[in-house]
Amino acid sequence: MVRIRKGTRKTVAKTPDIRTVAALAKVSIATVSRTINGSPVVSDRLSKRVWQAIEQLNYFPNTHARSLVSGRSRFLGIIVENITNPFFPELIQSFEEVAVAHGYEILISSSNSDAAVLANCVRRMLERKVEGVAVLSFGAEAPVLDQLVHRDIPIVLAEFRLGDPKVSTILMDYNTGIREAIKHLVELGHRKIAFLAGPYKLHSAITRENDYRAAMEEAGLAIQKNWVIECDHTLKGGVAGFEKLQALATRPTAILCSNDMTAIGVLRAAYIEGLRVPEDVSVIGLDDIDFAEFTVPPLTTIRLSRADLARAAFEALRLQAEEPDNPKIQREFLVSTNLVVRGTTAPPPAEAK
Amino acid sequence: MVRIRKGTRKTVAKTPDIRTVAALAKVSIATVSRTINGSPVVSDRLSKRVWQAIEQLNYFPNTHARSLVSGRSRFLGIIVENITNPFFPELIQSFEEVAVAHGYEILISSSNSDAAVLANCVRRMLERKVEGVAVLSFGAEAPVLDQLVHRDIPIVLAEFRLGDPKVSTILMDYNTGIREAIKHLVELGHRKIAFLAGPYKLHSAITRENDYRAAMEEAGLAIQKNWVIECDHTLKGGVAGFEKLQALATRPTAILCSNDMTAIGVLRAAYIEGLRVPEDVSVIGLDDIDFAEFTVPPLTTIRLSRADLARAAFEALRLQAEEPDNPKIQREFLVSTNLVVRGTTAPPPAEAK
DNA sequence: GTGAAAGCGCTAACAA
DNA sequence: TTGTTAGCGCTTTCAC
Repeated sequence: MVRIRKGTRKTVAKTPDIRTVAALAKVSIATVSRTINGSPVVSDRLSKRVWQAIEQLNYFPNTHARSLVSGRSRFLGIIVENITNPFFPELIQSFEEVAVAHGYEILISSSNSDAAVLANCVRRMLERKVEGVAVLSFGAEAPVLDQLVHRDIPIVLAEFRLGDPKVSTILMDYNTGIREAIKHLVELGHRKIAFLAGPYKLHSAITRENDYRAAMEEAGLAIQKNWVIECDHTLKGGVAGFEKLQALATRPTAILCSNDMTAIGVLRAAYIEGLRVPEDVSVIGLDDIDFAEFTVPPLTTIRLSRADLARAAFEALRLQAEEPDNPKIQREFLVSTNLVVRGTTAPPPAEAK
Repeated sequence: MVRIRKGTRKTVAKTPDIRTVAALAKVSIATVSRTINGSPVVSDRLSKRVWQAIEQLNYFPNTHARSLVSGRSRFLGIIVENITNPFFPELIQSFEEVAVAHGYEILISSSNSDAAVLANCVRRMLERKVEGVAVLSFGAEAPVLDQLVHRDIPIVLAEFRLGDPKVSTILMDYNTGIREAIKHLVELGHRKIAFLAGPYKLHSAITRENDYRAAMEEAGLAIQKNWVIECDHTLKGGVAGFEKLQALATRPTAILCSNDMTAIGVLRAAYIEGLRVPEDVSVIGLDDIDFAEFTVPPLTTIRLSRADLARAAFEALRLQAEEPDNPKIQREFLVSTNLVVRGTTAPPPAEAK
């Protein structure tokens, strides 16, 4: 075994490289490379010897050398809005699962919905030569992404069409879930339904609000002034949003929230105000994060599957990478939503009817 | 500008490399390399020309080539227990922040407290030539880590001394926080205090339980049989643990939980059983995840700072990497805990006194 | 089917 | 101070 001096009093086995394996197996390094990469031309006899040597040395290829010569890093980037929002870890987990199964490593970044931070993420990913980027931050700034488009790196965006035909998009069918939610509330007897929106810099926030407005109109319900409030998809934002609603002359009897974090903030704020959910006010979230089932009371919410979203994102990237010149590959994906009724919705209080 | 044909109807600028820059700046590639790496020997005149060329070409170095020749990948690995537990994203965020500030990229993996999964994570990190690994999964299997130790890769472990003098350890001073918690409950009048433990395969679970037992003894309180139940640090586990406690002949009036997720599960289970928190039963968590402040009622919990933990982990890795031959560098770090009193603790119900 | 050899883009040792 | 050059570990022609 090749050994090198390390310090003065210790010898350490040098990390084996392809030459070490070739020497032990008594073949050329080309044969080792072919064997590892599953080239069909290698004879069984040599292949066996090579694998044996690999095992014996506990060898694995140097991915940097590999990437350098092949031009393929086997890295995929995923940019989320904020890893601290439970929606995203769940999304990342699903994405990682499928990516790793296909031999990719993933680079994770949070954009915090900030263009400068996003630019930095993209830059770092470019440096690491990612083979594709899933921008699941729901509020990407197009200019920065040009860097990627310009370098012909596969991209998939959530909820936003970049215009470039080579960029894939995943659309969320919020409409279905939101209509179900409004219908559910109407059937319970609600007519005063407010909406706590997400930050308007996010495409998702705007889409969700539009779908709420459409669903209200469809149900023949008026939206009072100040019943739609911009929040920020955080717990704190939900608290603040609820307080603004409480300050209104005409209070809503039900609140639809742009995401679960907002809804959980509302639950907390209602508790502090001494209001009971759902007896005094009904609350509905959107996302159905794992936590939603465990709030007090458990949250009625519109489910958006992280696993579906993650799978679509990976598939979009894989298609672009594998068939770069096929103009007919699927470029748009749709992820569905549906209402999950739990404990935060009930008929409005009698005096409000 | 160098251009290559791409497809049939489009020409694309080839990604600029160090040679492109050298040619444009009319210097050698060595000078470009020196300039980028901040070598002090380059003259201002040439340095200026080089930076100008770099800017003009929007060039950045190929990290794979760099890693290959320098042997430094500028990758750090971080292995957490489960990214889906909010404690960990908060930890990752802090770790990433400081790592990126120092020019490192991070590779994130969840071990799910499973030795085989952990082995796979370590393997993937080894392939990417990480320069250090923070194993913050609180339940690492020593045999797998030998792979890292053997290759002289800096390691830092949470809550576990590997025995190898080159492996750093971060210890958590749960003792302080847990004693505060027990003292707080005793002062409120509680004497029957149960403990919902974490999974025993985690070192943290065992340490926390031991500290609970010590604190109880110190307070002169007896621990009844079946008052210590192994859960799994999840919401579901907390629900199950609470139900087991309710089935007991002598029920505790207060429950200390091994982590916040368990405590939140207890809150949910109590709600379902029709018990009020804190009037009927007091609950204390451990971690102080962001959510803890927003439960209903807000959770009294023992705070363990993710930022402190992340900083200690990075610092341990940096010290090992930068001074590999200095036997006197700090190898042990201590992260403190303290009680945060919120709304889930109150005096026990009268009939239980 | 197998091997020799030419790089991939970069850093660092050595020359000048 | 600057340039020339030899690899880093691997994949991939191109001969045989």
